[in-house]
Amino acid sequence: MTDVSPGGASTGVEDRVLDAVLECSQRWGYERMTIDDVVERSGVSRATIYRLFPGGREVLFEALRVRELDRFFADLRAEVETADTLDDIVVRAVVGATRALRDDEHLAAMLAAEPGEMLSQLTVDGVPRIIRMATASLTPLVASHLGPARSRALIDVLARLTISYFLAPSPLVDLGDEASARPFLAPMLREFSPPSTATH
Amino acid sequence: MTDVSPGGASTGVEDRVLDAVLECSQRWGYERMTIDDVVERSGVSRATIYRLFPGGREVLFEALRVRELDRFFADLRAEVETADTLDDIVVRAVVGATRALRDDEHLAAMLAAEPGEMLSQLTVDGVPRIIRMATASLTPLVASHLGPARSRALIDVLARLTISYFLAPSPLVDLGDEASARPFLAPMLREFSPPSTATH
DNA sequence: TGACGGTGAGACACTGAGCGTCTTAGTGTC
DNA sequence: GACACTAAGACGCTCAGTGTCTCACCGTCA
Repeated sequence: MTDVSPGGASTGVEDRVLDAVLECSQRWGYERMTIDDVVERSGVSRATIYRLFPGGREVLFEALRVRELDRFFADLRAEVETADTLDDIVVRAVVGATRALRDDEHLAAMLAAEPGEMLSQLTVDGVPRIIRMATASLTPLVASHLGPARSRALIDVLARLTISYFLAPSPLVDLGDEASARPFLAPMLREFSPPSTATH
Repeated sequence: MTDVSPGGASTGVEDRVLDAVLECSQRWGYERMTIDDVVERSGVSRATIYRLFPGGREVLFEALRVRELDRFFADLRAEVETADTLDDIVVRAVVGATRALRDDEHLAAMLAAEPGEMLSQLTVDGVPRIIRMATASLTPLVASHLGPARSRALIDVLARLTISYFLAPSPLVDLGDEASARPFLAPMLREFSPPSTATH
């Protein structure tokens, strides 16, 4: 019927399908969502869906995760890119990621509907991928200050902390608030900085 | 495990089951809700559920509808009971019902999730029952003013109008607002009043 | 003590919804 | 006309969910 998907921004068929998966899984939950729901919502036929995403259901979800993670880190990187000091880069990355997680309606809905699946994606199965993405996305910005090895180590830790504090907020620090996050992150940053050029 | 259901107010096993049906159907929708969901949520075993509600699924939903409708009109009647003039009775009934409908989270969730099923309950299948309940609940209050026959006719019309204006609000009148509803209902009331004793 | 009603746990066969594959026909493009 | 792409939907298969059943357990009462 419509060429332009009402809620989304994409025109390609793949994206229309993934948009539908996003909406359906949000509404019905991971397990209760049906391929036929996606067919109906996307307006893309069953056959086409299986041709675009061979392997079905699981491949569909996987593709959605990849796309959403891509978008997440693209947004985050755009937000961080203009920072120049290492301090600012790290603070803005952590605060930005935390806020983005909190504002993510789909994530919230899925956490409520299917906590098991979603938590596994945020704490076990998905973490290597998340860290890989975070590393790929943010290392270029950090490496000039710390070098590649230290950058990777720092980003690994920050990603884990961001996730942990998102899932289980602490009364001691709010990583979604810059004023609270900065003094929390500063000593950690010092820990990761090369001992030679530190303490300017 | 627990004898007292966390969100509800009931202690009986039947009510615990129906509470679970309410919550599950609200969360996952009418069709996607599973008996096993109800088992898990209510803490009542499968066998007991089928013994209490022989006929299964459909009987369960039916029992829930009956209970919710009972409660709805019990609340409404309590709210209207203290009014004494016919005018006040009618206005408070319509305004109260409209507001109750608007505040009903379960109804809203079901309308969003399963519009077909829910609309049918509000416009086709369920209307006779609703009108029967409305008549039984409100006729005693109205009959002393209009007599039984006119009361039934009035309540029938008011129930239909309330539902219609709830489902499709009009810019011309807001039945949830007393100041707007009263002048809208007044001429209608006059229409139903016996010609002899009217215009005091 | 034993009888008894109410319940949880779970086995059982059956049904149907949903899955993944496939074919066919329609449409637009070169 | 050849081609790529798609919608529509038929097909068989699988398995989750259904409704029924049995059994064990528990508290109550005589």
